[in-house]
Amino acid sequence: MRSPILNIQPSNCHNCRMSALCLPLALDSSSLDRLDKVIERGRPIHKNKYIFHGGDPFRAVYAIRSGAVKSFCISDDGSEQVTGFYLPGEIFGWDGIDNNTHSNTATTLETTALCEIPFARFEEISRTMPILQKHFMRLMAKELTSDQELIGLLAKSSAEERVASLLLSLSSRLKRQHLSATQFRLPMSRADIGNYLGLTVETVSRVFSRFQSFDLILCDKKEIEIINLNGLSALAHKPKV
Amino acid sequence: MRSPILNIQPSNCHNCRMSALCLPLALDSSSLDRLDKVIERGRPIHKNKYIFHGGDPFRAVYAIRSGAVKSFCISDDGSEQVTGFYLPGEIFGWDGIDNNTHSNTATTLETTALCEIPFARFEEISRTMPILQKHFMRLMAKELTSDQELIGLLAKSSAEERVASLLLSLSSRLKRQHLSATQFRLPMSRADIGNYLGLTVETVSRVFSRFQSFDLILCDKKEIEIINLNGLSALAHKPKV
DNA sequence: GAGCCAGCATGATTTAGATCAATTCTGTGT
DNA sequence: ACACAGAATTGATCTAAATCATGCTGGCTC
Repeated sequence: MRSPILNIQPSNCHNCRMSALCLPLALDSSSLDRLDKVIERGRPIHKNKYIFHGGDPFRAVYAIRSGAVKSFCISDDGSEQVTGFYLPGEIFGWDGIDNNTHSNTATTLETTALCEIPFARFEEISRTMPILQKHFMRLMAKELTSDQELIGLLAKSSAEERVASLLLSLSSRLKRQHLSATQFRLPMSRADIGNYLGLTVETVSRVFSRFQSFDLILCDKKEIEIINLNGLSALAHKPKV
Repeated sequence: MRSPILNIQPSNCHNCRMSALCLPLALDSSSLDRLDKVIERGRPIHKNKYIFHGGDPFRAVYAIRSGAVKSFCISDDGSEQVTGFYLPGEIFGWDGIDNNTHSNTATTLETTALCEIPFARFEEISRTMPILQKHFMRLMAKELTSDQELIGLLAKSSAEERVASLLLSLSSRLKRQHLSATQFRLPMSRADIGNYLGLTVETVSRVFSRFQSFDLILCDKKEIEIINLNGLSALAHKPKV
């Protein structure tokens, strides 16, 4: 019995569906080749495995080919704070550039295939490919922007707005990879959502129920269908004040 | 009458007290010279002036020589969300790298002198000075880390913990520039603090009062003296759970 | 100096979400 | 196929912070 996973694994960046997201568009074929040689394509990793731990030396950043990842940091008191969820085509691991040490821990939320981009090699080849360096700074800046959106969400919004925003964020990110924007499976638990959004599990669960009773979504455990996307947006961008 | 401000203005990066913070240490003298030529040193800007607006084209990042800056973004509903406070020696404006457009607005909180680092020129010279590029990625990663700290704060902490954390953050950043870590003047209003920490003005005010009654700080309007730094730390890193 | 406004403090009341508690569901491993 | 620990839902109560309200202060203009 052959593994079905092998079929979806690209052998290189040229034929990877995700390359539009993780690589600069203007990269010519020979540059792509050089880059291709640097990137290490790992075999799929099981659910709930560690990719790196907080405190680990920074070696690489990672692009997701399939699956999903959460990153979190441990605060002084030992409690977790989820800092991000990452979907296919997205890159994570930047937190290690400062100090050459990861401040976050990253784990798989489901079976996940990664491309590893070793940072030492990356620096060396980006010297001859300035566009790549700029692209990576862009990606870091994107991460900054998304963190700031989360800050805005946490600082000001109600539980309903937070959950609605998360659903919409997932939806638009899935759409970008040409997957359904209205029907998907949440890769993370309610507890992870709550932690990420600064809410308790109970509150998250109640909000999901309320959204269902308002006919905004259908949800069966982790399967989500967005029925009224406009209604959800209206809720996310509070008409308040 | 000569302006006293002129005295503290460095004419170049060599004699700037801040350079240890905003430039890589390993930069040799000739590299520093080249960089020096690119940087534009502005004259002091008054309080409550805009440095850039959200939506402005991205031209430069800025290092603070003296004064203080806040950055904030405007959400869909028109409300402000303060995303950061910046003190001397710190660099802000990264948010523009993505899309070549600033997502934040930056304003001065008091009279402020800036060094402007035009990004186009920066890219050109960093090609011959790889260490500089790495340093700037480091700085961005630092910003990412500090955003994530704020996220942790907003997601989980009580009003007292949030305010204590902000005071400690300001304290340690002032210390880094060899200023007093225990006596300083808050450059921002209670409203800004509240907005930044996701609290109302009233709550911020009450927490300040409570901290005074606990003999953790002395405070008269914006003048702060930290009396019991350990106590404040204990409060910031909640012993909870 | 009178009057005005913004910033800050403080008291009374309300409320959203946390906490506590109990039950059902489900996926996972033997 | 079974058993069991963790995940999710739902309900009852409690609480921290928001909201509403009022007064104080200090800087500003006229």
